[in-house]
Amino acid sequence: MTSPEDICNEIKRRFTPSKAYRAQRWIAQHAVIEDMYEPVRIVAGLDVAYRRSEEGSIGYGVVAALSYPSMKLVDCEVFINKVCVPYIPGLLAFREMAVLAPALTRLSSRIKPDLLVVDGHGIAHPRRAGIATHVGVVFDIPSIGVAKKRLYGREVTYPDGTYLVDENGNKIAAIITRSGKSKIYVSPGHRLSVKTSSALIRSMLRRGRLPEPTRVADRISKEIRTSLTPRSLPLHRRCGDSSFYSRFS
DNA sequence: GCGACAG
DNA sequence: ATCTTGTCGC
Repeated sequence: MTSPEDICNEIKRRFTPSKAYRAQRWIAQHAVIEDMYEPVRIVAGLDVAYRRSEEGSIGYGVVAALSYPSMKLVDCEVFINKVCVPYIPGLLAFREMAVLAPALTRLSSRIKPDLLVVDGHGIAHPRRAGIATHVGVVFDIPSIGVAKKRLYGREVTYPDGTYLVDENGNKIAAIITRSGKSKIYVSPGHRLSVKTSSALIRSMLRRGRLPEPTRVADRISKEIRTSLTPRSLPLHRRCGDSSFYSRFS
């Protein structure tokens, strides 16, 4: 009898940073950092909220599909499960993919996103394999990472703006600052350039500090967390009905 | 050894 | 990221 507890312990036993680094090198090798994407009609925002419980952390992975460029919520999927992998800087993807991948897979059976906007970095990462790159390559969907804090790279200002640059002087992220708001770091994940990633994210900025897909996914994940406490895990569900969607538009 | 360190 | 009361300011 393999209890959820046994499964989690087995995951912990198998997860080692050294193996994760190897996987990230593979991810980075398969990432395409040039513009190779179709016209964007549907953009998905990905985010994870957590909740403490007796047995550990519960992760609420949310994938919210928005129309582009109108930014209306059209579909949404949530996957809830116990999170067994710890947060280690540089290895965020291995913690969050466990709940994001099942949610994205199920949402994709209903609607195909043309672009993914992920909370965290893309290639602005020590091994060029941040969570946005990770998700983008695994699903082979164009992706962009939007982070609130720097992880890797030097901040340099050029005539056309401020960027994060790597040890070779290559731009790996655009830094966007808006009056009254703290800056955000925009880096390509997969099938996009720094330039285009920045332009796309700028076109999705509305009310808050973050682009709409990320902001909506964040709000939904936190609302689901307080309104839904499953008695058995894992659980995945479509987020809500038409009235639920209209509340986020 | 020391500092840095997405969510 | 989460936990968590009151408090400062528009």
